[in-house]
Amino acid sequence: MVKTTIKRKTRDEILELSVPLFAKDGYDGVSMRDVAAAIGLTPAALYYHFTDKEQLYLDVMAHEFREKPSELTSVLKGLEPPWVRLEMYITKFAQLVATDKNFLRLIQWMRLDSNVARHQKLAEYVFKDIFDPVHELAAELDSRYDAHMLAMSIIALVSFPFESTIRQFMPGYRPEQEKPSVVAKHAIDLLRAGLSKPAS
Amino acid sequence: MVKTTIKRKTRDEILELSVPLFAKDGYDGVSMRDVAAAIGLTPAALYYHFTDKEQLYLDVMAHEFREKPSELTSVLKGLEPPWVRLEMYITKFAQLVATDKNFLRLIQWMRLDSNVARHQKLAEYVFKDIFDPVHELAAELDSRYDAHMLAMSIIALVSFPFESTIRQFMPGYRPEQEKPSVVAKHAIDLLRAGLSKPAS
DNA sequence: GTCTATATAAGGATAGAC
DNA sequence: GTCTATCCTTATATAGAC
Repeated sequence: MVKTTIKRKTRDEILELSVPLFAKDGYDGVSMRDVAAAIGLTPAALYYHFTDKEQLYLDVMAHEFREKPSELTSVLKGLEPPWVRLEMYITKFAQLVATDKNFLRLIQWMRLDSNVARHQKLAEYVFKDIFDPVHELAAELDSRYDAHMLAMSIIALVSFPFESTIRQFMPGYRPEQEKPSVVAKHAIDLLRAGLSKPAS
Repeated sequence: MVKTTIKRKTRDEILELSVPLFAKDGYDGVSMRDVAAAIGLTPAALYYHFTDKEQLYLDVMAHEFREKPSELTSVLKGLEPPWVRLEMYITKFAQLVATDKNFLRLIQWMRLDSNVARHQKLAEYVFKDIFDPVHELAAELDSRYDAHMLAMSIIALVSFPFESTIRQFMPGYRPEQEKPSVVAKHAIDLLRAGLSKPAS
């Protein structure tokens, strides 16, 4: 019982410390030597815990994405009206993405993965819990829109400002725009009201 | 005169054929051997044309992003009212992104580049021409919104559906949603009208 | 301009001692 | 469980012939 916990200690530590490495440099950009050095082990030791590099990466992803999305989802199980739930979800999502930089970068790397099987497996594992509830909500919100596209748009409005680090170099940039509250408010306002109508 | 053209032939061919390689697998995922094989040369020959791999990559990016954004921008120079220009821009942008898969993937890879100097250089080189005109337009469209955030949102609504290949595995997905016309229309509708108001 | 050959390093992975 | 030592492959890059 205790033994299992002890046994897993190193393994969990490896996973935990690997997250920022893979988030920063991606699968190809991280070597087993890099990981080993970060933990304070030799590369050989890693192969006691993981069969190969791919398995380590997969386990790192599972470790990172096990709980986070379900925390998000919990907000949507409530009985509040759709708009209230939307605002809560957007607020929480913005907070998550702003707080945990690794989370979003791992997803960005994942999206570029050319390995179709691995890509799909991760997509379903990670993104299903993020997207599905938004999709359901989108269907409730406004039947004029394609729920899939609307869900996509909601996620895009929140996550894109954090993905696009290059906007730092673009006109009108201010550091406050990185605050989750600012991003969330902008997304909510835009979704709520749209733009002022053309003077047609 | 003619000589210059002939001289540049191989070089341009290398750049042209490298684009899809770097778009698919990113900087670390492409070896000089890969590039050489794609052209039908030996790796050594590449070093006659480019000092090193980084220079090749930089030149590939410059090659890919030299003209595309300025085609987009041309739409925005017109004297039409802001809304007309917005619709034209969104339509064209969606078309570009849908047609040229390499374009977007190269940007996605760029965003994950941890090399700050290279990242910034590319960002300014590539994205300035895409973002600046949208930012100007955003300022004209609706003064209630932060122009920077609004410009970001416009780009997000159009590009995100194409970046997020994982949406293929999400509920409500239909192949038509990959058509630029569908994405553009959705973005325009959403921006124009927003969602139906909450029954508050 | 492109080749062959090769230097040099980095990376994944394993064997066997402790 | 973790180490040392090492194998094998792949990668960037260069030297010098053609």
